[in-house]
Amino acid sequence: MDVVSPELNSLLPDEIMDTEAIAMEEELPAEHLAAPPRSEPEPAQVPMETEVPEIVSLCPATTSMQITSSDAQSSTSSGTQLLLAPSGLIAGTTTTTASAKTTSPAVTQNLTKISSVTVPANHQLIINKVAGAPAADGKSPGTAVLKPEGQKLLVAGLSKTGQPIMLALPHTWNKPATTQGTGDGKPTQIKMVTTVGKPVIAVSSASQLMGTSTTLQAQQLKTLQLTKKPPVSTAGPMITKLIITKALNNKGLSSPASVAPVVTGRVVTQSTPVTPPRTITIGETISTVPQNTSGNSKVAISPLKSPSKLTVVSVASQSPNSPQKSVTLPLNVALGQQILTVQQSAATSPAKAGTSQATAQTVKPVQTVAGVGTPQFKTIIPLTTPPNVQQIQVPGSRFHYVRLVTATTGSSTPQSGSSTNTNPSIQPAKPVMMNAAVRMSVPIVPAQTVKQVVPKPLTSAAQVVTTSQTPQRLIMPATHLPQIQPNLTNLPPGTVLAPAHGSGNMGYAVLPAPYVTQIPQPAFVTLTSSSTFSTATPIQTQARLSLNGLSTSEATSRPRKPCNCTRSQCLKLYCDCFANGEFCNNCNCVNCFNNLDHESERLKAIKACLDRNPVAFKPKIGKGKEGESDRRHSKGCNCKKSGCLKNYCECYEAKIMCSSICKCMGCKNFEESPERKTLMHLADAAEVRVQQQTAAKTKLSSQISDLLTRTTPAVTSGGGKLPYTFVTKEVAEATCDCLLEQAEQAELANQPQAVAERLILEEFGRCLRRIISFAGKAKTDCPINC
DNA sequence: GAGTTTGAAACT
DNA sequence: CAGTTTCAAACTC
Repeated sequence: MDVVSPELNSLLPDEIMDTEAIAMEEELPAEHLAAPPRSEPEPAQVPMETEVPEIVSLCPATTSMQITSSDAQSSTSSGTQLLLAPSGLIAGTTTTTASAKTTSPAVTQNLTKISSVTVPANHQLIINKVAGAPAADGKSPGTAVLKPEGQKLLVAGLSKTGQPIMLALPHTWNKPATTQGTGDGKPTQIKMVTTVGKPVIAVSSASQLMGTSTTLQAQQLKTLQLTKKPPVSTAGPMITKLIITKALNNKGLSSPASVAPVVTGRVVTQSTPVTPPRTITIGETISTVPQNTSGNSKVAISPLKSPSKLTVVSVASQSPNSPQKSVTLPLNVALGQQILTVQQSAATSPAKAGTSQATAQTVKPVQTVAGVGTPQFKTIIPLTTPPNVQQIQVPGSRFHYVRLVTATTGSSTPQSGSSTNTNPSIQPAKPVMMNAAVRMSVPIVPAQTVKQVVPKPLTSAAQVVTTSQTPQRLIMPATHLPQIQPNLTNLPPGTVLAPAHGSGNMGYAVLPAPYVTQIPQPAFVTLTSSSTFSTATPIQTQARLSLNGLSTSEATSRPRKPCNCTRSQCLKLYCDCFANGEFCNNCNCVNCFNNLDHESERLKAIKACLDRNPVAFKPKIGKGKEGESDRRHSKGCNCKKSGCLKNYCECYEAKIMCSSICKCMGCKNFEESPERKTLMHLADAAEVRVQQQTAAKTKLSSQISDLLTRTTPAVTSGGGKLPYTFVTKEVAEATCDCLLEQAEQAELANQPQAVAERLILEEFGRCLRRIISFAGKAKTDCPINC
């Protein structure tokens, strides 16, 4: 495993580098440094295809944030998984960072917990760190529930060059991960794997890690497979930022005021995949951000391969008397949605509330600003009032789900004590039936949209973050989710489980992320929190995710074709909108039920589809077997008459070859097929023609315009010029380009010479007309001069 | 734009 | 699982 070089270490801020993790790691016994006896042994050499991310020591808390490399075999979908520290790690932590540099195991529990990791656009990795260190003896309420080992924090991502990065807690690296309450020995993991253009972030909820009742608890997050591994050697300049934001902590807070809300670290560039835990991933280009806080965690950051930005903020500090110790919201970014991880800090006592409040004052609101060319950003908002969000980790699925559950006890939610709401407009969180009151939404901002997050201080009041545009993700109220829960593993991409609106009781809505993103409301985040979030550094996140091999930016920029459904109510897979997990919008459908107004029907339809086909909403085009094409139809086509050379064929439509799994007849969609080659050639030629023609016309127009500009004095002085005076050398050349292009087109089309000549003459005529038109326009537009 | 063709989805 | 029907997109005229 590669160890970060001294020079790289020197580049890192002390707050980052001087982390307990480092100290722990350095002082770990030799056996710790040795290859850990893990259930998933890390290969010494990581094949290119495996894309095993390098591991970076992040935080050697006794809660055992452990980094594990992604299992290449298990990776089936490209994307980014973000493994975040379980809330349990966060629970009981305080804002104090004084625990840094402790080396004893007991002290390791004082390590600052990283509540969230953000990998925004420009390859920023932002990590919200849970502030505070629990009691060294580990008996603090928050930490008591956690076993020293068994929890892993894995943050893996691919740099722009595809280099993976991971954040790990090395001292537990060797320890078999065990989750408290589960006892199954399965390591609780939080993984973030950034794939080429398909980042997916999964956050395992604290409750899950803590061994809550959910069946999905202790499920190990699956590593996502990367579709492609970009050549490392071609790594281009990249800016990666590591921002560590300290989360609020209401427990054991010794000096909350001293804690700076945001810790910025530097990014190190990783050069090689690494398996050992102590490896630090280093980014190609290092960018530093002002650092306010001393961090206890050492974080190695690797830029995403694509300029994607993912911001994930999760912090959970929950009251010990709360059934759910911590909550982390896994958010799906599969379709370019922004990811929002809600951080909870439970203030269960007035003193704690005061602590949270004090911390909130120190924390700057997070303001997200997307500049030009920044496709997307993510907003991270820590919550103070725990909405009891549970992550639902779906094995084998690259989509992750969030379940919001009703607060079980009102004792843990008396936020009123800490509700020093400075903003009257913000409604205090309702402790009772809070889930109905607590709304969380993840704003998803499309590219080129500038978003701003209202930097209102978050106390216990709901925080609303407004962005200018959709897409956005909202956690919607719903009803009757439980009936769908058995199929959670196959929910449509980005499905979000949300409390039912108007129900008062907890219900769930299954909202595919695309649906959510289409909600035509101003993107906002409504969160209850006793803390503000840092805006010290603008968080720009770009989730350039891919769908079926297409980047999110492509998918989002390209307008979806409106459906024309008439009978299916857009609740069958016949409907592309529905099949793609989107609401119908500007469609031509009749009697459409694929909207929020027919939520129950839609939920039933989703369930029905999943019953019929558990993978109904999964992309059909995925990565093939080893050695096969990167993209292949997962099911294969069944064409009979089209020869698989028409868009009827799903393979052809996806611009992929038919494979052995296809059941087509008379298939001509294979590599050597002359028909296919002909079609491809024609298509390419047509595309080139269009481009050339457009370029030629643009050039002609530009030159004519330029000529007009330059000849205006002459026109003025001459009292007007005839059109031929505009035929300068430049115009003539541009005209010739047009004529040559026309000739090439005729030749490509195998047109007879006579036809070709005619086409050329016609083009010439058009050119002349344009010249004349410009000339006349020049006269009319310049009456004074002319 | 209307009608036809096509193949996936849905149904039996 | 196979055959049939339904459906909406793709295609043709």
